[in-house]
Amino acid sequence: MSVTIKDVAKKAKVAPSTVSRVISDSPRISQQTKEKVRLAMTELGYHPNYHARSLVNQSTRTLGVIMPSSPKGAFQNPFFSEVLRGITAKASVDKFGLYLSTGQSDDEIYDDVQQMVFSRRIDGIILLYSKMNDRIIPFLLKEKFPFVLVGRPADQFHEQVYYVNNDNFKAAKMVTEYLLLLGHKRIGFIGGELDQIVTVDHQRGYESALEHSDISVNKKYLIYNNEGVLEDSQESLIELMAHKPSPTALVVADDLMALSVLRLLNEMGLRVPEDMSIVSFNNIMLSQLTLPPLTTVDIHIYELGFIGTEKLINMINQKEQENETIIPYRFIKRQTCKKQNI
Amino acid sequence: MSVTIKDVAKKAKVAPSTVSRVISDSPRISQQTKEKVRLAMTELGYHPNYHARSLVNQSTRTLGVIMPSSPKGAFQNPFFSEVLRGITAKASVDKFGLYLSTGQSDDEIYDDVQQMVFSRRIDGIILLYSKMNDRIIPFLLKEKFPFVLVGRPADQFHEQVYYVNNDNFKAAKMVTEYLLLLGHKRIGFIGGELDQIVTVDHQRGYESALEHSDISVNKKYLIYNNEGVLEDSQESLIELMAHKPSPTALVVADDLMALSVLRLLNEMGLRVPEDMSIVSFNNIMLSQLTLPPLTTVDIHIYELGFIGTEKLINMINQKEQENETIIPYRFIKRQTCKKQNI
DNA sequence: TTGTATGCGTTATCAA
DNA sequence: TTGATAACGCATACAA
Repeated sequence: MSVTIKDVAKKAKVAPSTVSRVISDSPRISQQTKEKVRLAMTELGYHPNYHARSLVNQSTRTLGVIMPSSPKGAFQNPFFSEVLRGITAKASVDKFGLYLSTGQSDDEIYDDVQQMVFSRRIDGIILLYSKMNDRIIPFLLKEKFPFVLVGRPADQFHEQVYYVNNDNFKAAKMVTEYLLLLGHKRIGFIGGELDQIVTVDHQRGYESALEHSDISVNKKYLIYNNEGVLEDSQESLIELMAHKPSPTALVVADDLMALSVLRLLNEMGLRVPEDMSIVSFNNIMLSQLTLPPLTTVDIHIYELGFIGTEKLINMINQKEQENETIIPYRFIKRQTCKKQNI
Repeated sequence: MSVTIKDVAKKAKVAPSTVSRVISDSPRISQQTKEKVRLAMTELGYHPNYHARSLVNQSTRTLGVIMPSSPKGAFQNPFFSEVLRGITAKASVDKFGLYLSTGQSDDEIYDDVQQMVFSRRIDGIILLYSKMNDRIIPFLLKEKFPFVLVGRPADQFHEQVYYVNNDNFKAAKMVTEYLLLLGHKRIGFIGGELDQIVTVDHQRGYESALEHSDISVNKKYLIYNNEGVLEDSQESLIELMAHKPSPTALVVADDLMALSVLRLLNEMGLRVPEDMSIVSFNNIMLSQLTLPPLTTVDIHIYELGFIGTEKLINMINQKEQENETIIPYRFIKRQTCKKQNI
């Protein structure tokens, strides 16, 4: 069908192996024949066949990207577009291709992963989420397949998996301390999904800060956002606010959730930051567009993706490296926090 | 290295070709040997090699997805996450894989496309944007490579390319007429990038509505959002508003831009919708979270992706179909428009 | 410096 | 119903 290495060989009057060597620019081929072969290649419009190459090389130069299941709405979060931007950028400079998981449920995603590794379609995997009790990480570990996690693995895998993460514990502790410093005593916590590691870290940071200030953690002030990003959190927030005395400040796991909170508080007739202070996480583009603009923690999502990909490529190339990389965060003070009068 | 069809054959004491037939569940193999072979497969942990298959089948069962260049920020728009969700969903049910472009500039993206088609890595392409004077569509057409466009092709390719789109002309005309009906006479237009087809359609719809009401188009009321989604549009908007008499209503190409507009108007001390009415497009999740929630046009982004993928798969399977599919839009009235007193 | 031959893991054609 | 064998397009060990 399409033009192969043999056609080029014939045209250039050399052996196929010679053509192959010209393609890889082997030094053991004379300049003369190189030019001759290259001429034949362009004249015939030759392009190497990817599958034939991968088959013989046992390497694909493509990376698998595993997204969380999309119906839950997680994918709607700009977080993922932004990591993907970082991944894409690094993959591009190192000439790696990207293969995307398409599974719609946890089971399907697990199947995707199995398919990818068993069919030898990809050289490594970049995992965009980490949940408790997930089967993917144990599987990858068992298969000794190169992969990098964006996020932190559960404790039992701590030593074995390579990952990029923020210090979410410290970040959450810091923002809580900030609210404490502003004079807030009743601080609520709105976390992400309960089975995600990042939620655990956030909560521990939050609790740690309170304990250091000798404020006991009020369970009524803790809520989680279990399904998607919107509906559920609204209900929980109403419950939270109904509990008197209600908090004067909120630590919110995600800018998008913060936006949702902003909207609900507005409906309740509460003003931010006058009646309620809010700190959230991520610093997605949108967080500077809200009214008022969000005080948030920039976790450098793009870097998370970029560095994660770099780590993965290093693994594939058998380069020695630390198994953990912590991306620093940065506190972005905007207009959702205010000193609380005691 | 890994277990192949030959290993299975040996273990089951049959020929490799028999194993192959068992894999494809050929009817000409006895139930007995099928079971024998399948047993051997699971015992050895056999999994077919993707590249070997693709090589001999001349088919890859994977689709290439071409994103716009990301540095421009276009990728940050939830629009793309949402089409991707639709694409992913359809690809998943039909067991197609997804291969992502990684190019960071128009040139790199063009190279990506060339690579993908020449290296025979994918069976078809789904193009997520359409610009004037882009080289990609002519290239794909020349190569007779199956592809589907999300959006509308430039007029000269109208007959030849398969695409899914909204009737953006009609939608823009409709929202403008709506503003007219509310009594607005001075209506501004904030479009997307000038070289995108959708921007042209929006603007033509907007102008058509004005002309039908015998209102002449004021060039000073027209601005475009050329770089990314934020900074640039803010400046242009300031210019627009500085021009007296300033508009009382705005047609904005995109919810994200509308959010940006909302923020700027707020800084200027103008209230929405009391001092300014706004209609935008897309109905991304966020548009119901803004203050006030956006009156917008739901263009059914997810369907755009889903149906686009369906069309592409049909093409690959040589199924007859219309070359154009128009996804209906729906006007979502929320709280950014108000009757204008004359 | 170049050519010959073989293998990568499948599928498919042709015999048996 | 099954087996032997030739492709698919390329890379490389070994010869020359």
